[in-house]
Amino acid sequence: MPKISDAKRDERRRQILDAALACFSEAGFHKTGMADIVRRSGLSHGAVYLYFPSKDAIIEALAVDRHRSEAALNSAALANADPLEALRWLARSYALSLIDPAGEARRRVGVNGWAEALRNERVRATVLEGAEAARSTLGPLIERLAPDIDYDVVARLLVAMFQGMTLQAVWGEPIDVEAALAALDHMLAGLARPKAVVKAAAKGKT
Amino acid sequence: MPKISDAKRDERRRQILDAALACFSEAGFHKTGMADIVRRSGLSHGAVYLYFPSKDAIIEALAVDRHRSEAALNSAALANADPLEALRWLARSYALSLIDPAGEARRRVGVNGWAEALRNERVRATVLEGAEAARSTLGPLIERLAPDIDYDVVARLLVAMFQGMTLQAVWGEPIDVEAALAALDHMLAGLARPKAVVKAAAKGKT
Amino acid sequence: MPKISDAKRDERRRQILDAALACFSEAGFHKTGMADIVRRSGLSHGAVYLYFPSKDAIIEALAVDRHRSEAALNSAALANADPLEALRWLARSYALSLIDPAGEARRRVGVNGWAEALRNERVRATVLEGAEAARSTLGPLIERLAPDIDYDVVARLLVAMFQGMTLQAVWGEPIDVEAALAALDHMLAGLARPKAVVKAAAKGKT
Amino acid sequence: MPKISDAKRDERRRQILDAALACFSEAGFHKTGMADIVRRSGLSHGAVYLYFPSKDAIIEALAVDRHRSEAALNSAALANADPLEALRWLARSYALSLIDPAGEARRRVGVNGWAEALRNERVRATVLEGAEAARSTLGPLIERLAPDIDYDVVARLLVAMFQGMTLQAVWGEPIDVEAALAALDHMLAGLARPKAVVKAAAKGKT
DNA sequence: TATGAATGAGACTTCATTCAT
DNA sequence: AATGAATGAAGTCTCATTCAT
Repeated sequence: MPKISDAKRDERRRQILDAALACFSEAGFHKTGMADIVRRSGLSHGAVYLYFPSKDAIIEALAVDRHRSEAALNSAALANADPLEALRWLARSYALSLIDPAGEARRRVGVNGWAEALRNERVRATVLEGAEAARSTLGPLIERLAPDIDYDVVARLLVAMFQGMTLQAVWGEPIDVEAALAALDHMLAGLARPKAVVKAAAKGKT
Repeated sequence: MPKISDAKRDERRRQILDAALACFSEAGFHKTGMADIVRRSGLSHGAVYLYFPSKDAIIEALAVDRHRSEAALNSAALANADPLEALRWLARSYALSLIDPAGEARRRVGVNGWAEALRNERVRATVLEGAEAARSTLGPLIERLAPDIDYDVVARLLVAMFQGMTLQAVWGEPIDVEAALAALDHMLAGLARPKAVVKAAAKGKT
Repeated sequence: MPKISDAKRDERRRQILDAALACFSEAGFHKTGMADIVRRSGLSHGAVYLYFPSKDAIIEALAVDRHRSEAALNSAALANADPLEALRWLARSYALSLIDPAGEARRRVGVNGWAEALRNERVRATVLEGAEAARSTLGPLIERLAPDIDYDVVARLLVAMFQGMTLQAVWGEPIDVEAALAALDHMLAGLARPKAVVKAAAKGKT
Repeated sequence: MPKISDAKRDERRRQILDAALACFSEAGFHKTGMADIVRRSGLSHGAVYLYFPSKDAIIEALAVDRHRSEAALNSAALANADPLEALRWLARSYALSLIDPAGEARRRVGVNGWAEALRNERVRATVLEGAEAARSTLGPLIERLAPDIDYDVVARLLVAMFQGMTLQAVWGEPIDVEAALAALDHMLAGLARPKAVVKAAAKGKT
């Protein structure tokens, strides 16, 4: 029975996705040709199309991949009982992932995906799911840390912060992880004891 | 030869950039053809190439445009003597710009530019200049607000936050400006009085 | 090696030809892929190539099939002693076959074959054989009906007529079999008593 | 003003259609590549697409072309006051067109179009229009020639006859125009005086 | 016998840019 | 200054056929 085994099939898929990731990281989705992916994957043109029906499908599969690995991070954070510690652990994990050289291509392709989300509904859905997953991890932690605060908004801000840091990372800006985590810690402290400076802000309403 | 006046010339440039902005906003840089821009601008192919030497040049000009208008915002913030108030004003200005319907296309194209910065050196330089400008506005304000803190890192975090919010805005996520500003205010408060909760963070080193 | 029985072999061939007929009828020879035939036949790629060496071979086999069934019709006509009746029987049989819903796919594929005959020598040979067979059935009948007439030319005209009607049928034009047969009968009557109106025509020579 | 003149434009279109006709005649629609047409037309790839949006559009334009020239034939026939003479003139014109060497490519492509009509709605519409036009020319002539006859059915039969003759012509069967016209004349005579032999046919009903 | 994954040439079409007018 | 027809390399994807299993 020449029907390929599931393992082999997955290996082929990975081969293609790896090649695509490398190409997309270097040249972006649109300046990468299928021929580039084919060449890099070591497969043939036809073989690639046996595993993915189109170039867009490859892009989408990479988006799914990425947000799958983020989901793993999120759920790992919940292991910690102390909300502040959990947040710190999560922040550190994310921050470290920003400077992991092995993840460079992933980050770059991720940023390309953020732009792609503007015109590819499927990519957009995946990206939004990823953000939503992060929020629903952060939200309860924040709520426990600072019950008086609109935790969802804070979660959005924290997610935004890491998205922005990702941008800066891929652009080659220097990332000082420890300093950034320390500063973030100060900010979280501000949330935990919001009584003082904050009052003024409460007046402005939209 | 009826040499064109500077005013006329600028008007033509604007015509082209406006058309390009609209096209790029809808379809991205790479799915927009010069023909689309030509059509929308009401000019001819030849005319467009008279004002911009290439499609990339248009993309780059839009990047410059964008970061020129941000610069204006930044310098306006310095008018306020109180650093906290200046930060608040700046934050509010940025935040409001996120939900201004008239700026939708600009934001979308901006995000495309962030991806483009990964492979177009000129776009990258412009984007980084913009971020640097924002940091050099925020930095001194933060320093005055919280002298003990690494103001540059905080500035990076704040810039990242607004970059991330921009992403969320263009993806259609709901932005609650007032709530976000309030939460941000809490965080800034944490920076201003960093003594307490924060100590723990100092221990983790990478 | 469990050599397959002839019956099994024929069944497989039929399976493939039936699938091909259905596909070709819907999409034509060139827009039908081997994959379509394979899927519809329920066999595998390899299996199909075990029975037919190429797609063209399938097309050719269908052409042969078609003209084999026409041959049966022709020989049946000779059973009738009266030439006019034999012609009428033949005409009716052909005409009825034009509107038989079960033969729709066959007719459509047949028309595709007529175009294919222009570039596939084997298909052309089969098609021409079919026409020749029809002529050699009609010829003697016409000769007996109208000895003064160039029976071969008339046979060609009659064959042409049914070919044209086949075209009209596959295009979905309405076919009124009885009215057509009646009109044809009038025309045959003209052949049987050619003395009168016709003389003028005899003058033009090529 | 580099806007091309209408004459130039038409000449280019013709250039392309001529090239396409030659290619399609030799290899059929599907075995002819755009590259073949491009090469033969002497234009560039892009230029061809400036005049026709797709290969199908070229096929459709050729179909329209064909049935435009047939329409001219039809209307010319009406110049003759005598219906029998008009029919004869028309028949002769059609018949001669079958053996005109200059029209070989047109005929071959026409036959390809008949098959194409099975799956291309636009081609089908054009082909049916052509047939309808022929019928509406023949119909009134037949009616005047033989008022008792269902002229539309006869028109369909005559059209079918010429369609079939076209097939035979492109397949390389010998066409004896004069003999065919003479035989046709006999048949028309049968229509004009349908009293005698015909009665039997009236009995069969569907 | 039978399977179906793999091949790779070739299909149609697009598009940034140029240049004769 | 301005036009828009023209270029042709490059893009994505298909498909008849083969062959290791």
